[in-house]
Amino acid sequence: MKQNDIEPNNLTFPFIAKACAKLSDLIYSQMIHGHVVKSPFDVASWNAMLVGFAQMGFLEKVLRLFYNMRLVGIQADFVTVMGLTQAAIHAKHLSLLKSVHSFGIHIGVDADVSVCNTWISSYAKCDDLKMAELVFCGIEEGLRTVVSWNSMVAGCTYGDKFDDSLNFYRHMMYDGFRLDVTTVVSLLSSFVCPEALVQGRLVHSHGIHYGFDLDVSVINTLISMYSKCGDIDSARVLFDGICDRTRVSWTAMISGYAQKGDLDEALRLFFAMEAAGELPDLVTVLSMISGCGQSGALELGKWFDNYACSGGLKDNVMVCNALIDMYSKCGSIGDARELFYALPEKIVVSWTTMIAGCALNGEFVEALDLFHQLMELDLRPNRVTFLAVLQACTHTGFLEKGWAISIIQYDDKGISCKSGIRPLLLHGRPSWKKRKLKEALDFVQSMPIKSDAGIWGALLCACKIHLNIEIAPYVEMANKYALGGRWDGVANIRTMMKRNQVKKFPGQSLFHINGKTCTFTAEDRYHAESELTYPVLDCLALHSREEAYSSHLKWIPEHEAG
DNA sequence: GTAGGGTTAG
Repeated sequence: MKQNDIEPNNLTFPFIAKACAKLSDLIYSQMIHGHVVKSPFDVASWNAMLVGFAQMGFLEKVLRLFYNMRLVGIQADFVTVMGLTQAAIHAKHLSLLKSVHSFGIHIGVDADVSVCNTWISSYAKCDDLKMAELVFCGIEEGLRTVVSWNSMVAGCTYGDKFDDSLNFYRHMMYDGFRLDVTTVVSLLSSFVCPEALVQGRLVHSHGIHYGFDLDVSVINTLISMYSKCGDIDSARVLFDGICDRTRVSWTAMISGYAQKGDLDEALRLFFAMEAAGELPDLVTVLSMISGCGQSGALELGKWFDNYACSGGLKDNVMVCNALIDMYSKCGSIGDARELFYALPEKIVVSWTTMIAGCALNGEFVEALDLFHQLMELDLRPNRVTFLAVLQACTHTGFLEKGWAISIIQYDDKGISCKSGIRPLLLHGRPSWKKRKLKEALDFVQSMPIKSDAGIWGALLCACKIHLNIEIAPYVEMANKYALGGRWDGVANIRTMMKRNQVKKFPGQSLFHINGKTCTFTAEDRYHAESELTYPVLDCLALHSREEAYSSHLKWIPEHEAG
């Protein structure tokens, strides 16, 4: 059973869970009090309880149960190992996974190829592709199944390594394995940007060749792939062609329109879905909320807030995260804040969303404060978190206020990290600028996550503003440092940008009037009345430029000015 | 035993 299938507000499962854990503890306590205890359960019953908890993500209960089961002398088997593995994935707990892996080897279940397959996908889900590949290579060639290959292909997809997933796919064909529905679905879901459309079409045609294009899972994935790659029309053609649309088909299409900014069509399909007798679920609602944020549609967003509430979906942390994001993107930071603080279980995404929301709404000090609070917790910030913080820093003038980014510490297992932004006294020495830049650079380079073009961009932007470094395009900057032979991380920007195919899309602004969404870009001359609008805008721009200039001067410390 | 629609940035 997937967790999504559990009915909201259902108290049955926690209740049973509690009872099982109690029972297991009872047996254990009888034993330590000197009773000779024979477990009333066989290994299958213990496994059933353990797997049940694992699927629900009750890590502590799983471990306690496992501990007690071993104490009363029940021999763990491969089902136990699968359950433990599942618990580790649920918590994304890499070191636990490694322990389970070695335990599995210890009791000999690694001879079973299906256990190895599970480990492959588990390591990939815990972001350790190297270990995944190690397990894959450890399987004797004759024993590898199509599932082994699929797990590896899917693993590369999680890790955003879509070149690698294509390579594994090629290898797999070369080794005489035929792709199946899962291979196609895994591959397709890695194509998420316009640049991947060509490969997406190619895999689509392979799918047709092997006759998988009639499978509704494949079609659903295709709909999602085409919309993410910017070809929403192809997605729609596929969608219209499905005879028996599932919830997933509807949601894929709705999400496509919502992300594209066509909220009207998304909403139309949302109601059409209900009319067709297919009930929107958690993911459908998430897509709509996210779409409202993208389009800045506050009123509709509120409507979906109520909708989620009445459907009992607001117990879900992802729905709350999406709502926080929506409210902050719509400028309603108060609503976002209220939701955030009321959230009982805040995950990293919740914190990141709130930090980014604060940065977006000009609450920079609060953003930094939240980051500090996050560091005190046992949660691990990711690249998006750091990006949000850096963006807040870009605006705060934190250097002038005596703030400096500092220090990341890992523990020896690399599980958690602590970092902070601590106050630092300013010195008026000429080397000041360089030192601060170096510090910021060290910060980015020592981040426990992979820095990408976005993070480097944010850093350079911060440098530009706060260190008053000459405005230079990223590439020129990178060249300068490359010439100096220093900080090769920065010198890599160009390659990184190339590899990531970073492109700059023009920013769009939009607003809602009379239930319609209007969008425009900078220097947009398409509107019929633009001839009238621009003189007014020019006038406003002149005023604001004067304002900005005088406020910008205030940002430069006295000893640096002039 | 693998996979499909979804939340955080730009």
